[in-house]
Amino acid sequence: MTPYHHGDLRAELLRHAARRIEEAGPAGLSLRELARDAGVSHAAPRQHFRDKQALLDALVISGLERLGRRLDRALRDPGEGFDERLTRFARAYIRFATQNRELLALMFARKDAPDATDELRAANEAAFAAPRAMVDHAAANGDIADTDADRVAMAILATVHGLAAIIIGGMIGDRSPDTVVAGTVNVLARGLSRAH
Amino acid sequence: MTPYHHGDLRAELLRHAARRIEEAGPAGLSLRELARDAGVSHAAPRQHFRDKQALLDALVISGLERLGRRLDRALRDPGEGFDERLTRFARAYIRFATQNRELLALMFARKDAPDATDELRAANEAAFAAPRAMVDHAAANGDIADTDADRVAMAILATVHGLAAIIIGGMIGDRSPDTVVAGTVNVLARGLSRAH
DNA sequence: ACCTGAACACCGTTCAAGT
DNA sequence: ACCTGAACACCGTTCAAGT
Repeated sequence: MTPYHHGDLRAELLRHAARRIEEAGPAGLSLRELARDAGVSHAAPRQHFRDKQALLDALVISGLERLGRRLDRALRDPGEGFDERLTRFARAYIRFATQNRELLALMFARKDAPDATDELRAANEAAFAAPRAMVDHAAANGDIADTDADRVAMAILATVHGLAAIIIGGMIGDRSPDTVVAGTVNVLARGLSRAH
Repeated sequence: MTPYHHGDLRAELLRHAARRIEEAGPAGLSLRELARDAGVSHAAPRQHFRDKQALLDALVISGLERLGRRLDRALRDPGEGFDERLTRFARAYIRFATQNRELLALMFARKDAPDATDELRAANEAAFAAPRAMVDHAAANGDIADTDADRVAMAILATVHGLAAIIIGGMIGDRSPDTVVAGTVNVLARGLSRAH
């Protein structure tokens, strides 16, 4: 074989993996295939990833970092009202979900797995820092009826993640994702609002 | 080998599959393993299932039937108020989800897949007949502000399915599932309610 | 330090052959 | 009609050996 030194095999394997995972999910992703993509022997990836799970976890971590950057950008203006920020969060999350459906499913499944790495847990914490700050601020500000920020955060994440699942599943028929998001976020915002 | 005629190999394979799928998910389920469980050769399942996907789809269909029966029972009393019926639906769905997490994930993923069978789609329709009737009744009755039953159903399913995902993911810490369900369903019911 | 090549124990799927 | 056994093309993982 020719290419002894490769530059950065680790990064190249992750690049191929990020593309391949959307084709057939984590189960359909093959280490041997990635090695072929990179032009190295099937045993070469072992040098950089202990096993397939380690490679998938690296993929999850970079996914959480990308998602985190998007959420930070979506919630960068703290002057906006709670409803608008809620909508921005939902849209950003769901956009990421539709563009990276297999990766997001893996991220969601792995981030709290029993055998999750500390690094992985930390990446998850970091990714959701902006929405957590949003909820804390709204609770302190009296924008929402419930003062238990954790409970509110749970209701929000459940709704937004569920919405993503439904949109990805093709269960919204002809409607545009943004319309569906707006409709459900309105229900959520009404439910959370102080006045009733 | 000994056991030529087996009784009902198809049913026995499905029984073993239903147990095995919760151990390691659909990807970790092996046809050869199921054949060993049943004491037949590795090629025998081929007689009853065209391929692995066909076996998984049969599993999904029986899962939808079981879920449908539970939802029917939970919503059997049409005299209850909308909020209470919503809570019953959520609890029943989430109970099924926590008891059959791998199966539910597969059900959710397969029911609207591009290559889904007509039989599979029909099973999905049938399983959710009771909650659909609940929403139609509430919309006609003026229990909810929104008269677009589809939009309401989408908000409900998104919230309840998202809640199931969060509970399964172990993201509720020390709280009891029923407490979390009650909290989020209250938010949802407030959001959907007519008065504001 | 980084990679190769052979080996091992698994898969799903196919197909001639057996009863 | 229902099942077996061998075969094929794949896997992930391990490990001695090469540079």
